[in-house]
Amino acid sequence: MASRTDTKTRILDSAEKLFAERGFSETSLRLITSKAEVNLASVNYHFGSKKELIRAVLARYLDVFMPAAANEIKRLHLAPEHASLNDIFSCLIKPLLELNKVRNGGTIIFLQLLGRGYIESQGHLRWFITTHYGQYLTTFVQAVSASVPHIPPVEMFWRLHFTLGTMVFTMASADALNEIAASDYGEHNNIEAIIRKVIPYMAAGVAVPVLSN
Amino acid sequence: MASRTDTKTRILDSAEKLFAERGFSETSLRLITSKAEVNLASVNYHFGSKKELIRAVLARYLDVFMPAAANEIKRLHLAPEHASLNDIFSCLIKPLLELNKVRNGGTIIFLQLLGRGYIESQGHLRWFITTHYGQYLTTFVQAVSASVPHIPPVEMFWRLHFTLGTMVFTMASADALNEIAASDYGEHNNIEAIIRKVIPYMAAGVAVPVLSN
DNA sequence: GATTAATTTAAACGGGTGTTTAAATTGAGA
DNA sequence: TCTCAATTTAAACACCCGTTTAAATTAATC
Repeated sequence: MASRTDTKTRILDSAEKLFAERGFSETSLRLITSKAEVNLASVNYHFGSKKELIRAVLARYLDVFMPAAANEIKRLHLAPEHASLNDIFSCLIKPLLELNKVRNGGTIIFLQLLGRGYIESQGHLRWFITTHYGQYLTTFVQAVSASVPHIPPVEMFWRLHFTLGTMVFTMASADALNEIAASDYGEHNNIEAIIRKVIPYMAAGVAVPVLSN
Repeated sequence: MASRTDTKTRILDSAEKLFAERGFSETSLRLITSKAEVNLASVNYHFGSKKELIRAVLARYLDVFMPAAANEIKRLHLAPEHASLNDIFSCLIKPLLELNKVRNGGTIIFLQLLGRGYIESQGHLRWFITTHYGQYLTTFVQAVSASVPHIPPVEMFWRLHFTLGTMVFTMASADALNEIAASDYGEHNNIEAIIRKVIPYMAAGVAVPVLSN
C-alpha cells in the first residue's frame, strides 16, 4: 500500500513548507510535486483538489495543537488563584513548541500556515477551522474573557481579532523581521523568543481599560 | 489629450478598489480594465506594467497622506507638554479621514492597500515605500520612541512591527469583521470607529514595560 | 484641412494554472 | 502464479494570466 515514503506524506511535507514560505495561491501544485518527487496528478488522486490539500496540511497540525492547547487551559483553571492574561497566552507556548517534535520547524510552519490562511481571503479555511475546531476556540475565548471581566463582549471581539492580526502578521513575516533585527541590532531570535516578545504586547492591548471618551 | 474621463484615472480608480478588496495578485488586469471600461492594453500603455500600476495606485494616496501626517506630528511637538503614545497615534486620524475627501471611501481603501502591500510578499512595494517616503516614517518612529523612552530600540523595532501587523490585518479584514460585529452584537462601526478602537490596543502594547524574566 | 503625434483597439503570443484522462505499473490476496 | 484493485505516470485539456504587436482611430499642430 505504501511506496518509499508514503506519497501522501511526501506531498504534505513538501506542501506545508512551500505554503508557509510563499502562501497558498503563490504555490503551484507543479512546484509541490516536483520538490516532493512525485507525479503531478497524485495530488488530485490522494487529496481530490488543491483546496483539500491545503486543509489536510493544516489539519495535521490542528489535530495535534488544539487538544493540547485546550488541555493546558483546563489545567490552568484548576489552580485556585485567578489566571492572568499573560498566563493564558503563555500556556500556549508549550503546545506550540511541541510541534517542533512532530516535524522539524513545525512550530513556525504551523503559525505561518495559520497566518497565510487568515490573510488570504480564502473563506473555505475560515469555515474549515471554525466548524472543525470551534469548541477549542470557544474554550480559549471564554478563558480570556473571564480573566479580564472589565472588557465588554463586543470590545473583546474586536480585541481578540486585533490579537489574531498581530500574531498572524508577525509569524507570516517572522523570517524577514528576524533578518532585519539581526543585521540592524545584532539580535538573533528563535521562534520561541519572538513568541515571548509578542505575548506581553497582546496581553496589554487586550486588557487596556475601555475609554468612554 | 484626455477622453471622457482620463483613461489613466479610470484605471487607477478601478484598480484601487479591486486591489483593496481582493489583493494585488488575485486581481487581474482584465478584471480591472473591464470594470473601468477601457481596453486591456491601455494599462501597459499608460503604466508600463502591473507592478508600476500598483505603485501608482499607492502613490496617489501616500503623496497626500504622508506630508499631512508628518505635519500633524510636527504640530504635536510644538506643544510644551510631553505627547503620549495615544496622542501620537491619534494625530494620524485626521490625515487618514481626510482621504475620504480625496475619494469616496478613500480612508479604508488606503489602509487596505497598505495592508495588502505588506502582506503580499512583493518586495518591490516595501522598497518603493521606504525609498520614497522613508523620511516620513523616520519622523514617526522617532516621535513614538521619544514618547516611551523606557523601551529599548530593538524592542521598539519589534513592537512597531507588531503594531503594523495589528493595523494592517484589522484593515484588510475590516469589512468582514464589521459584518460579524453587526450580526452578533448589533454594533455598526464606520472606519473611524474601528481606528479609535485599535489605537488604545496598539498604544498599550507598545508601552508595556519590558520584563527581564 | 493636411500632417503628425497620441491614444485606443482587437488579436495574438508565450507561458502558467488546476484538473482529467487513460494507459502503464505496482502490490496483495486468493 | 494469476487476478484484480490500488497507485503511478505522461499527456492532454481548458482556462487564465501579463505583455506585445500592428493597425485603426482620435486629437493636436501647423
